[in-house]
Amino acid sequence: MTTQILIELIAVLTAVRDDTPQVMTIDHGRSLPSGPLENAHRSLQAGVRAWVERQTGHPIGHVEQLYTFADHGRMLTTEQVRTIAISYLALTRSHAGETGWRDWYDYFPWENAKSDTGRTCRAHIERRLCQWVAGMDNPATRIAQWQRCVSLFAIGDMAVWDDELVLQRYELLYEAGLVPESGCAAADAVPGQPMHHDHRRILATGMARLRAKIRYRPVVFELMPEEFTLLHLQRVMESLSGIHIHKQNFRRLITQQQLVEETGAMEENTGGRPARLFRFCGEVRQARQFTGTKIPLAVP
Amino acid sequence: MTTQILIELIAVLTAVRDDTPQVMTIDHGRSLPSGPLENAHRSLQAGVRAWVERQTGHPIGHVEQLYTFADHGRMLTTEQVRTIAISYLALTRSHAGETGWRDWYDYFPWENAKSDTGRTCRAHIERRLCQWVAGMDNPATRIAQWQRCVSLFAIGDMAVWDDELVLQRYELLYEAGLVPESGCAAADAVPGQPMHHDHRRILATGMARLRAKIRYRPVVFELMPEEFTLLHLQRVMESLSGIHIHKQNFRRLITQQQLVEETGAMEENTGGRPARLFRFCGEVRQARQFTGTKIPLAVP
DNA sequence: GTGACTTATGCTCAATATGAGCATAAAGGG
DNA sequence: CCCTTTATGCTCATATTGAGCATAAGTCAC
Repeated sequence: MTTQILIELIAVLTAVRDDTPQVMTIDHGRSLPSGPLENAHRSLQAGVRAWVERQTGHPIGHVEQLYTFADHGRMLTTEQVRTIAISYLALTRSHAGETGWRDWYDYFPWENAKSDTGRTCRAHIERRLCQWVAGMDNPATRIAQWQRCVSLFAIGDMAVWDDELVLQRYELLYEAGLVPESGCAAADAVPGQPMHHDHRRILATGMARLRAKIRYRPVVFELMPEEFTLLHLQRVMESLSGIHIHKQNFRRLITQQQLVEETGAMEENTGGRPARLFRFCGEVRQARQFTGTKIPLAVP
Repeated sequence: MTTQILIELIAVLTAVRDDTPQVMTIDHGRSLPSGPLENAHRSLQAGVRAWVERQTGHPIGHVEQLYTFADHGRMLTTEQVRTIAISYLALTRSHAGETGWRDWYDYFPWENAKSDTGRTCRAHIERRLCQWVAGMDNPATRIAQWQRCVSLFAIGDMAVWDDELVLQRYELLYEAGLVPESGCAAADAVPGQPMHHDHRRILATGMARLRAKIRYRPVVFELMPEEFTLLHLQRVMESLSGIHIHKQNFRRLITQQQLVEETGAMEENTGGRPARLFRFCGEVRQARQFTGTKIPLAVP
């Protein structure tokens, strides 16, 4: 008798509200929205788009496949049923405050270097990882694992924080027993809300993908309103990447790449000098959608 | 009654032989190796690894998921059966000339700028695309599509060839009716061997992924022998990316990144001055496997 | 052996890109 | 009017990159 197979589509639906990246959840923030692949869906992408739009009522700008999971350990109801989960990253422009939206950094506080909680969380993790490697018997593995901690969490002066390694950091914390997953609560976990099954890991995958992608494809604009100031754009990129950006260099890069054009109007409520409003002008030369949107990094 | 679902694993298994990237095929070069997901496989990755290693007898160094397809148009036997194809990129060190290995560029001749056939093929494509857009009624779409041709195939002096856009170029050719797919033979197609189903598209996905990845992760070394000269490494990277690399700059970049170390031995059969042999020293500081392997581009 | 040819390897130089900061402009609020 | 805030233009040192020159050290033909 053959094993029955269930196909599950899981979405990391992301929007930015008040310069804070958010993710759509269900089940009181414990799960990502997911649904079975229906026979009517012509393609996987169409399936995700259909039920996400139905569920949230918002048009989705960008949909991209993340990863397909099928581990036997994962949601195995019985030996006769195997679940295959195909995860997607979806971006939507904004939302009017419906329920279900949660901050990215509720789940990954250490990924946000711009907040105080983020920094204290990192300091906390640093101490815990230090204890973790100290308890290892084999000196070789201890050194290797410590090296891994150092480069992933930028411990010490030399190392630089790589914002794209969200998943690798999460997996390190998981191995170190500092985050609970799939029900088995870690005795004394690091800050950050857990999720059911492997959904927190899938969220990490989506965050990493988006952080990587905004560097070389103009996808940020899928999350921006029609018109925006350069500071607004900068704040969104900072909140997504979790790092600080040098203001003048950011403007230089954005303007010289000719991805945006002035609308002519001004934003008056800046709290200081009024700012020019811009719009994404990618539609005009949509064909060159391959050119990048480089962002200048900087340590705070 | 529920639709039955079949899970198919498809591998883009790549090796480099005589400085030529090759892909493992079956069915006289018409298909990529594929197999059903078995119940015994603990995970998808393990499944791919298991049957690829069994099939080729070679250990696989690197396996990475590419994409999951489930279009209804795709291999739909009956309405009751839906096939989900999960594709993987797998790298292996070498092969002793077993059957089934084919050159990448048999399928994508235009992707190889280093050969004469590649250059003539590009010239041919350029003319055909020119005809294609000339036949369009709507001037707006004609301009937009021509712009797309220009940037994808680097037509004219301004544009630069982006080696990572393998899939986008293939899809453009497909839209233009210049490549046959899934049986329906294009009347007068561009050079390049077709494959069954969407396998050629999957190969394009794998090529694009590998070309992108060798730029920022040290995966080339999965395709290299234990010891190699810098020219050998350069030739492998050139053959994978299909572009020319400035020799001195390449050495500068590789050596200063400290990814390789001298073995002390020399390669004598260089045809010129003997060359130092190097080995990948990533294992020593495996933890920093995130640092990149930048390659210096250059137009020939 | 000599000269032509091949590949290896070290080094320079100009053009760009990047990181950091100074300075000024233009708004609001006491 | 002074202070704070944000916007915006500009400079400067440094790092990275693209391109090429020059020399070293082999092979091969004669």
